[in-house]
Amino acid sequence: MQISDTQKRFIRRWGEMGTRWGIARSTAMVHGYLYLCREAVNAEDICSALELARSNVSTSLKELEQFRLVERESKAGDRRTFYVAVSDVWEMARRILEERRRRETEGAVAAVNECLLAAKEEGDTFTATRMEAMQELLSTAENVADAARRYPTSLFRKAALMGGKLLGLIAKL
Amino acid sequence: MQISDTQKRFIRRWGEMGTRWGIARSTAMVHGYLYLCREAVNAEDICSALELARSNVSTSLKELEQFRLVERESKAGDRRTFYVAVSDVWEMARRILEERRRRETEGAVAAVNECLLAAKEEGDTFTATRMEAMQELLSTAENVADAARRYPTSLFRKAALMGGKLLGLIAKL
DNA sequence: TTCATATTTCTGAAATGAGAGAAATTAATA
DNA sequence: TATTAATTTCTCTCATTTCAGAAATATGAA
Repeated sequence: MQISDTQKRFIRRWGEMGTRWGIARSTAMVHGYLYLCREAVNAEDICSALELARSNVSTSLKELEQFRLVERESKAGDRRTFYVAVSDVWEMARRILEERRRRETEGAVAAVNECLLAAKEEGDTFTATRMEAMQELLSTAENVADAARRYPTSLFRKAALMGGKLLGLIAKL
Repeated sequence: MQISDTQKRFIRRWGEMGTRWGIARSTAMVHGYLYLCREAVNAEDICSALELARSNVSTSLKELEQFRLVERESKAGDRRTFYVAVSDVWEMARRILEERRRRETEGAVAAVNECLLAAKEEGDTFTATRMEAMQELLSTAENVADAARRYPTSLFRKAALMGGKLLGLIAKL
């Protein structure tokens, strides 16, 4: 797909943002491009539109699939793979947050627990207490994420748009 | 302050986690150390405990102050600065999320808006619609963050511990 | 103001990460 | 099965980031 200068600018901005989110610039750019495409496109198309190496695009697509931000599609009589981005921004945000949470807390509870047990063993109550608090935080984060996975995206949109009002409600519970 | 092997292990783990959160390992380690300290400690103390260069500790403390995770303290008859970490883990999480959100969406709304206006100008409706959705998402994120800043930490702990139940409640609204 | 000490900024080296191109692998068609 | 196109993995280079040590700056006491 041909892209206009405006689209190019958007994609570049999106790429910059990605780097701040711990996503490689080219990966975010590939995502930005797919987000602006009307229909599924193939890898070669992405390469020429963004002037990136084919290998780089391949790696980026794999990464985006891990985030579940793009899906593969196949066309009859064409052996190439086509890709589309999740077009609903709320679903997009949700999946990004979910994958980031996973990457960022992966194994953390276990690691802290290991230290916590050692601290208790040694009778170091102060350290144990601090570690316990940290563990409670981490495991709660995991629980919230687990629970969130069971609800539809529309709920997040609703919750986010309520914004502050929601917190006001909780305060009254 | 002298630290035990268990504390060392915890600090190292915490440092590793930091890198996944986009925080330099030594910065996260300094924070981990302060979190385990009973009282305020000075920079030199941090250096010897963690075997880091003085300059590195200085930079790390500055970074942690930006996150509002550590506070300065001064002791009578001592010209050195002493540092303490926020000890409440919920307040800690809150401040980390707030600063990350700030860094990660800083200027994003404006950047997308700029592209959006151009797309409208060019009469590219499809692109404009997609950009508009993206902008709605980003500005909602900012609004939620703004609203969150006005509520006490205890509320977040409450909300997080309610976890899934809370989402169930929203579904019924 | 001068001296001593605490702290920050600058600079360069080492480690890490991103991305291009080549090589290898996979898959479809004849 | 052989051939060719599509995709992925490997490797090397270049850019970025982290961090130590040096130099500069700031701060408090005499």
